[in-house]
Amino acid sequence: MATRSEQREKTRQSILHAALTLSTTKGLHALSLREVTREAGVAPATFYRYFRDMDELGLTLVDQVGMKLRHMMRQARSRVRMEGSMVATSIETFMLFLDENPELFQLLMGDLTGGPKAFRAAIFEEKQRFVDDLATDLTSDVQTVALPEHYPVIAEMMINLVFQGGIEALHLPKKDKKQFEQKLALQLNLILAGSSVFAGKQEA
Amino acid sequence: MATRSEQREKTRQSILHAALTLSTTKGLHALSLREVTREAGVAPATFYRYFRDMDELGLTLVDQVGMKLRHMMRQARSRVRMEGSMVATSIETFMLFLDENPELFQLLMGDLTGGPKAFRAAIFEEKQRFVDDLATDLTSDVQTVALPEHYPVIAEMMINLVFQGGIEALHLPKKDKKQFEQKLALQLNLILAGSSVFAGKQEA
DNA sequence: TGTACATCAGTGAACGCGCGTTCACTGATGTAC
DNA sequence: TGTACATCAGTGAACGCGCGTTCACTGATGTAC
Repeated sequence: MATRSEQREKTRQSILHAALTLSTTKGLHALSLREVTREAGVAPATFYRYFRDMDELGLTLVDQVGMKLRHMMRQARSRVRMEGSMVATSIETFMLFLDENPELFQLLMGDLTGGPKAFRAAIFEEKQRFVDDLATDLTSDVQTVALPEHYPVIAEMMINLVFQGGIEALHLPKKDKKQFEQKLALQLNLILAGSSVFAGKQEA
Repeated sequence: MATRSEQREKTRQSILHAALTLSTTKGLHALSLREVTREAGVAPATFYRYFRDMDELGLTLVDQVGMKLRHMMRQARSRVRMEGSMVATSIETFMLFLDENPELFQLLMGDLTGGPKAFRAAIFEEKQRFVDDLATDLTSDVQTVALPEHYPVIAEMMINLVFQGGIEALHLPKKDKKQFEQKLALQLNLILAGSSVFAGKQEA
């Protein structure tokens, strides 16, 4: 039995999990080392067996969360090829993720605008990966019509609007969520309509 | 001479100014009371002659900054009626403000996603005022064509994209700003094109 | 104008607190023979 | 399998530090007569 390394991994996860839980209410950058270890049920000194400092913990979490969310979105979009429109399916998936993992999304976005520089940069990169993924998918989507050089811009708009909207949706009562979803869908469809105009489908 | 009240106001302003300066690098929520009073050149205890706590200071600043930025944007848009397009003029004004008062914008946005609840709510309201202003202006703009019920949505999209973009632009080298400005203009024009499609100008 | 008193902006010292970090340690797990 | 030793995850105590907040105070400004 690899009991030693199993235990080690278990402790590491309990620290990460504690930080994730606490970050929901206070934001990643506002957590103290002692707070996290207290929640994790280990001594403060134990922290240093796993991370250099709180920044390293934070960046690890941002990485983890970004990967998980991107994985979900990719799966959702590959389903699109069989089912409905990309906009509807993507939004549906995103809202599902938001419902099930509010703390993950909050963590990802919490320090985007106000956190320490290192966090901001890491989160920005994470966001950029979403943009790149979406741009690729839009390019190969037969329903989407746009000038080739517009795809990255359209993808960026969509991600910005969905993420920004997501933060607001987090604090929304459940009954308003459907309405929010519709607004978001309208926003994305406005963009798609605009892009097709520029592509010359609608005019000149 | 109202020397006493003059001095009082001067001290109050020096505290506000110190907080504004420091918030640029660390974010409003990360400032300590002692840090601010140190920068302002007064004793920590003096702080309590002017504000109940740091939250009150923060909300005061958010208010001040929001008013100033909105004032600028309103003036700029009233100029539109004589000159060029709303998109071009608004973006120009916004970028000018960003260049001249980066710390004001940073303060406004810094706690939008990750700050304490009270800050987030205040900043969100501030943002909503921009959206309302813009929706009104768009409605009366002859160049803008959209379904009546779409104006608020369009305005919200634009503000979200411009603000989100603004944060990224803050950390951009000067040479990339022009390119960023063009991207932003394209984004807003895509939205306007899309809205006119929905209004039935281009199709149906 | 001059004097006696009231106001109040600003202070310095003190408090208890939670913080990040260090260090020598303990004792269970793993390894060599 | 049994024994002697090595490894190392986790700890408890201690440190110095900056923090928010309080309080009785000082002394300049303002007011009444």
